[in-house]
Amino acid sequence: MVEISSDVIRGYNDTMILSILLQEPSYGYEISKQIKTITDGKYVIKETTLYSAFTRMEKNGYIESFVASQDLEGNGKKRTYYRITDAGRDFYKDKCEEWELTKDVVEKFISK
Amino acid sequence: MVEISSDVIRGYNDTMILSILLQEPSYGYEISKQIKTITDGKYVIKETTLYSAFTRMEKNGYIESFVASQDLEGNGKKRTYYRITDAGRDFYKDKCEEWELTKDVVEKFISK
DNA sequence: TGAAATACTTCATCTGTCGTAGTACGACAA
DNA sequence: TTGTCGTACTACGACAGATGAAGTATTTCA
Repeated sequence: MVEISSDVIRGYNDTMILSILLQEPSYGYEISKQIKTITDGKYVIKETTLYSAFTRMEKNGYIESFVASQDLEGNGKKRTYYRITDAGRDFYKDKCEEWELTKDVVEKFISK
Repeated sequence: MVEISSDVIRGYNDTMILSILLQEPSYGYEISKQIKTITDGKYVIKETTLYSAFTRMEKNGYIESFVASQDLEGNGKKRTYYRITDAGRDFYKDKCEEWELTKDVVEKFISK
């Protein structure tokens, strides 16, 4: 059963990040650029929001981190990459369902 | 220019309440019942959330309160009614615009 | 050589929401 | 008349996600 949590967008940052990690593992800076691109610059996630989301989601078991260099030879900066877990995939699916419900609810109070 | 606030639903309780007050002045218990009815029971606002929203919105100048009895003769329980202000109407309109934008943004990350 | 971009971390603060609890009145039934 | 249910709140403390400010360090490129 999908339940509406009262902190929705507040919690949808996690969903956005996970949706990007569904494609392939990625890291902070790259994810933040992708969110900006995908939304045509309409939404820019704050750095602190992003990195605290990583911490939270890793603690919750939704993502796993590993450190890797820019290229295979180990050159370039080291970055912390994140990979989505099965639990993360489940959480993402739940959030998508929750979103549909939330949208219906909120729209009953919105005038266009 | 509409900007996405990062606390969306978190802030959309206010919008729901205001949308009800657009019709006519009302009070806590009645508004909470209306929200439940309008959403077919899908969303039930918590009492504490509701009453703290009143306090906040009155402070912000979006609503005004007045005490009135159940009937015109002054019989029955006294209730605190709230009336939406012009500032409240503006705020509501802004929130509606914000919602459209937010919806577009979030949906780019949602799979159905 | 130095600015800009990359890639973070730390820390303190804010604020809407929520849980728990309590108050008080009226209506209505047993 | 006693008790329960519905109505109509208020008070208080706590939580958690988001944020602002600031700092660090490396790499890239003009």
